[in-house]
Parts: sequence; C-alpha cells; structure tokens
Amino acid sequence: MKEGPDIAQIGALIGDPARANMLSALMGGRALTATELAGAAGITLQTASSHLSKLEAGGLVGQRKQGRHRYFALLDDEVGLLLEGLMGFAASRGFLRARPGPKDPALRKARVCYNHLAGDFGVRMLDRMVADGHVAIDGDEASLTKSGEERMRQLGIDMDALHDQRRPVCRTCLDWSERRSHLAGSLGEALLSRFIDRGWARRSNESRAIHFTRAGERAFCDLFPLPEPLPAPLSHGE
Amino acid sequence: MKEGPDIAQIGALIGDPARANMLSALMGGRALTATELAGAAGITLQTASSHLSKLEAGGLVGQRKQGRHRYFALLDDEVGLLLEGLMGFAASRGFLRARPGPKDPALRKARVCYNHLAGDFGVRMLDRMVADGHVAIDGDEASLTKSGEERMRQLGIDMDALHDQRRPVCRTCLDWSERRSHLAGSLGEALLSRFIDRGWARRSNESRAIHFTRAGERAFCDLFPLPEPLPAPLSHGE
DNA sequence: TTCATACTTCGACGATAATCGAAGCATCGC
DNA sequence: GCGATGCTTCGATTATCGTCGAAGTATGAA
Repeated sequence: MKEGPDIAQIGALIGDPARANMLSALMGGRALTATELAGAAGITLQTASSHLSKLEAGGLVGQRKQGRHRYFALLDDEVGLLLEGLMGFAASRGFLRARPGPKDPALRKARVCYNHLAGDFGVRMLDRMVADGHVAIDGDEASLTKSGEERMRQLGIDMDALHDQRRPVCRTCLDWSERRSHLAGSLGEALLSRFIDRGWARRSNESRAIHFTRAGERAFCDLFPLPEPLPAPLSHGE
Repeated sequence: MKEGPDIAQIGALIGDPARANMLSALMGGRALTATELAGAAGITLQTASSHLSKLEAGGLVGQRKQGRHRYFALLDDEVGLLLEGLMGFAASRGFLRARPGPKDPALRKARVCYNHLAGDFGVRMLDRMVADGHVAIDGDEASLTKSGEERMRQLGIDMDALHDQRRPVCRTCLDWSERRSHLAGSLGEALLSRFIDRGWARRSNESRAIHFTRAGERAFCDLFPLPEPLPAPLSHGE
C-alpha cells in the first residue's frame, strides 16, 4: 500500500450527502446546534448526532457546549479553505443542485462563503476594486495596491491588523453562483464584518444569505458601483 | 434541499480507497494505463475500469487512447490543485497511511507533487530561495523578488513564458512528508522540468519518486545549499 | 490468421454504513 | 421536583456500492 495522506478518509467524510449539507450550512460562518444541522440536512437528530461525531473525529468540525446546546462550527480556517475549493471545483464540473422551483435569489445576491461576502454583491465588490485599481489581479492572484490600501483605511479597515495575520490579505475565491471570483482573504472577511457592524447588512437566521437593508444596499452600491451601466436596474432584485 | 455545489459527489468520488489510490498515483504527473492504475490501487483491472469510468464522468480524469493502451491522467490543473489541498489537509488532520516497514525514503527525499518537486528536496529548494531573498513569503503567499527573477533567468528559466500564464508564478504547497511548504506554481513546475532536462534527475517508473543522479544531486545541493549546516550529512540518505 | 494483451461490460455477491425508533442522560424553566 | 427540550447511544434494517469471475471487443505482434 502507498505511503502518503489518506485523502479517501476526507473524501468519504464529505461524500455523504447529509454530512455535506451540514458542512455547507456551516459555511455560513455561524455555529449551529445539532438540531439546526439536522434540520439543514433533512435527517433526524440522532442521525445528525452520529454524523457530527464523525466530522468531529475527522477534524472538520468542533463543538462548544452551552448548557444543553451543542454548537458546532467548522474547526478552523483550513476546513473553510478546503470546502471553498471543493465548492468551486464541484461547480466547475457541473455538480450543482438546483432547487425545484425558482432559484434562490437571496443566496445568489449576497451570502456568506465561510467568512467573506459571496454572490452577486461579492463579485461586484471585487470587480469594482479591480476597476478602481485598488486590487490587482494576476491570473488567480489578487493583491492590494497602494491606493487600495489607502482606500481601505478610509473605510475604517484596520490594515495593520490584517497585515499581521498569517493568511493573505486578498485572495480570490471562485463564486459558484456567479462563476467568477469574489474577494476572500483577511480583507474579504474584514469588509463583510464592516458592513454588518455598520448595520448595512445582517446575517439571515435560516441560511447563509446576507440581507442588506435598503439604506445599506444603497451605501454598498454607492461604494461599489457597477463598472458598467446595465439596462436592468440591480435594485430590482428583491 | 439546498441550492449550491454538490460537494458530496466530489467527496464520494475521492472517498473510495481504490479511487483515491489511483488519483494519488496520477499526482505523479504522468499518464498511466488502466492496468498500471489497477496495480497501483491493488484491484483487478475490471474494477479499475469501472472506477476510472466514474472518475472520468466526474471530470477528475481524462483519457487518451494509444492503440490498445488507455492512458489516464488528471483532467486539468484544477484537479491537481484540489488534490494537493486535500493531501495537505488530510496530513494536517493526521490521516496518514504508514507503510508497514520502513518509511519510503525515496518519496520523502524527492517526489512529484502533480507537476512540481516535493519532499525534502522540494522544501529545501524553497527554503534556500527564501533565505537568499529570491522568494518572499508573506503568510501563505509566496512571490518572486526582483533578484529571484534575475536568478531564475540565469538558471535558464523562461520567465516571460511563466508570466504569460494565468496561474501564479510562485505558490506554496504544503508538503505532507515535511509538514512545511515546497514551491508550486508555474515556477515550481519549470524548475522540476529543468532538473530533468539537465539530466540531474529522472522520474521513477514505479512511483512518484524523483531520482537524482549523483552529479545531479551535487549540482542541486550546490544550487540550493542548506540554510544551516547540519551535523548529519544530507547525502547520507541513499 | 492466430494468439496475446489491454480493456470494457455484465451480473451476482456480500460488506458497509446511513437511517431511525427506542431508550437514556443532561440541562433548562416553571 | 417535574415536564420539556437538546442531545447521545444502542440495535436492527436495508439500500448501496465495490468487487471479481466470466465473457466480449479492440489492438498489436508474430
């Protein structure tokens, strides 16, 4: 037998639909209870408990007990990165699950991808930053420019703190609904936090969707106007 | 049910040990026949055929027919990237398969990780380049410096061609045997090719190992000396 | 043309793992 | 203390899927 990492174990953990659903739910970035995860996966609580135990043993999730509640979350950034990659890959191969009925516009418009903004708004934000010369894209690589650094500081982003972190400030993450990149990395996370702290947007309680307030959406669109005027108004999307 | 990428399908494809073994074998960067892959996975040819059909349908491998031989390879760079990430992740979670008996020194010393040099030599190379100021590491990000650019050109690397490519010139890839990064990206690939073209090293026919000739090893070690003198001579390792 | 080799397809078998009802334990609120 | 709620554990069931022997097709070499 071959020496090396046992990718089959990781694959098998993710390869069960119920477990995949739970991991996807946790990509919303919030800790969820076992009951909530069972609901997200459409299975009973006892089955969810069994699955979560496996995910925990495999180092994909961790739990925190609060009284009778068990809050599960992705164990660390590495898991988030791995799942991001898997999502982008699955989408690139055409493995997409379509909900019967109309597509979920809320998820497509704005949602959390582990810790940063994804969806139409996420892609729009990166596109704007690139068009303004704040972010430079070289192939799959993204880097913040000097002017971008300045701009982010104006927006109240603590750039010193971001530079102190081990991970990249800017990273591209393939958006499964838009099929283009949105901004990940420490800056991506900081920006989403900023929008939420400012009250522009809030997290949905039921899904990974990010709901912008009317004022917040206006502010966001002012900050990141579309690179080109489109005949269809963006705000038409409820 | 949730809308979004179906990561369970990808997970399940990789989650079977036989399929995982074949994918790992293909990380050696060479196209292999169905018979070779069956041998690598320790299964019969008919089982391998069935598995390869699934991997192909899933967009992970592609095949090229040459007479009666079917050569299978990873479908594209995206697959390589995904598997690299999975390998690093599996190793980080402790999912390692140990061969009964002594560890495989050849794989640990130098092997192919999809298209670039990995193992002790791979890590050593990156460390040297960092110590010489040719590659700058910022968290997980790697970039070639001006002096590094110059140095690579001196080594005969066509840097213009590398810059024309879509992917990063330098990328870190977590080495599962050394638990540190080796150099991936277009430069990582170009360097491995260079060593092989110069006759310093050759690919093993049986595994992902890279065998350096005596002269090639000397040249490699001259080019990338250890950052610090160690009491144990590196060349002691057969 | 014949034989050997590489590979695909079919179908039966059996091992595995997800599933859930039932039961039990821990915590919370009245 | 009691009932409700959140969660874990146990055990039986069953669907799924990997496996391989057998048979067939395609290619190469003598």
